[in-house]
Amino acid sequence: MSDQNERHTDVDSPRYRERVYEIVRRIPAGRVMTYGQLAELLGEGYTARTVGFVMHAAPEGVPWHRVINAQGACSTGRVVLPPDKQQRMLEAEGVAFDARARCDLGRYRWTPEEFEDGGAAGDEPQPSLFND
DNA sequence: AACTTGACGAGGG
DNA sequence: CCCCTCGCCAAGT
Repeated sequence: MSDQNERHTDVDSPRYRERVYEIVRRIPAGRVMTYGQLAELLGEGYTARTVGFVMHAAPEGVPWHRVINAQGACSTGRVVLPPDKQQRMLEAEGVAFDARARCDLGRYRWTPEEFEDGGAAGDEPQPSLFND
């Protein structure tokens, strides 16, 4: 065959993006995921940087606002979007943000069940969504 | 082809 | 706990 370089790293390929959107689309309201985690789940040449770039081109129907950085904050202040736009949308879904625009990832971080091995996650054993 | 910027992450002070 | 620096990968110029 002519090509031997079938790279999944083709961010230019819709297939590459769709895989990211597919997971993001499954994120329930009131939950968030980090770029790094998405990259970790997808593996194959997916990195936080690339995922972020793909998310930049997220079409409607994809809750891109539920994807934040590992700091639990939104990085949208670097783009044309309003600085607190994403935070506002998450707050509307029940996500509480700190005065520094940061939320508790250990509480809101969500993982697809097909990636949940043996139940429970490896970072927080019992996410108490009750008030403190 | 090389340099710079960018929806990031982890580590160090 | 907060701020700064380095590293990564890809796109744009």
